Amino acid sequence: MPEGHSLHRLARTITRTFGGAPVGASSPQGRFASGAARLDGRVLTGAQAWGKHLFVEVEDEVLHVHLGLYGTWVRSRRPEPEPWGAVRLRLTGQLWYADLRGPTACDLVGPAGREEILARLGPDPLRRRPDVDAFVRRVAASRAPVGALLMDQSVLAGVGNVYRAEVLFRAGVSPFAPGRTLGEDTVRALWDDLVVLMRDGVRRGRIVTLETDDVALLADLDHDRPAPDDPDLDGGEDTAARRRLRRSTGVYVYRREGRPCARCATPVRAEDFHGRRLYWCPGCQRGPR
DNA sequence: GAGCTATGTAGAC
DNA sequence: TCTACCTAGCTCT
Repeated sequence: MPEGHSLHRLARTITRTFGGAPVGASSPQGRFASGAARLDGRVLTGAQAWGKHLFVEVEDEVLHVHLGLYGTWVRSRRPEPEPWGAVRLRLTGQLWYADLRGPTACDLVGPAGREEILARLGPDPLRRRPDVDAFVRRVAASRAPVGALLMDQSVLAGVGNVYRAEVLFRAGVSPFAPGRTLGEDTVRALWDDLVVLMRDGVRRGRIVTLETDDVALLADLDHDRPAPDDPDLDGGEDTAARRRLRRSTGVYVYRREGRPCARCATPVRAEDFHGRRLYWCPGCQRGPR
């Protein structure tokens, strides 16, 4: 699920799985055939993420991948089956293979191309030594709503719609508040919380923003839904229904339109905002609207 | 099983 | 501003 934490996790997986050895590369779909031919049989030295962008180094080549909304990169044990669906790129190592499907970007860009992409991106809370001050200055000087600034990858790299909604809720800040009205301390606190939340996301492989105490509280408020650990639910198997419930109790406002806020029980609101769905609690998040 | 929706971006117009 | 990308999980029937 491609917000920044997923890409950092993916970079780590690719480096551990294929790093330091030659890889086979092919494009069963055909759309990356010439690029795959240039990678085939060469040594993959490592992969790195910056925001939602992934860079895979294969000797002197740099492969740039952006998963977009529904791209996936799935790793499995060999022997590899015949590809199904539209596999843009298949990497094959000694023990594993990995199929890339549906990316927005999959190109060989070279070191210079990578620098061009990085120059367009703001600091990434998951990188070492990010330029926090650049983020604070940019937000604190802007008339744009903070809900739009957090999604602008040139302001901050790696945050998507879930982290945007959740970090603003946790800070009690309205997404409609202009950046310049927040004050530097609040902007810095947003950054600090994103570092905590996104590192946790890398570790877990999913986004969880609820504080421990609020998990039970939210389950109570959602009294029309069974609790995630209800033994009567599907006989305790790890079914789709159970997985859905587990997901639904991981966040405060994202995709909880109309459901009670865990902190104040006000129904969570949602509306289309700059082309994306925006979720917030009008009771907890003070400011305009 | 069909239909809908989505954690996103680039490029055409 | 609209469309392509063409996946995958969910809801509805």
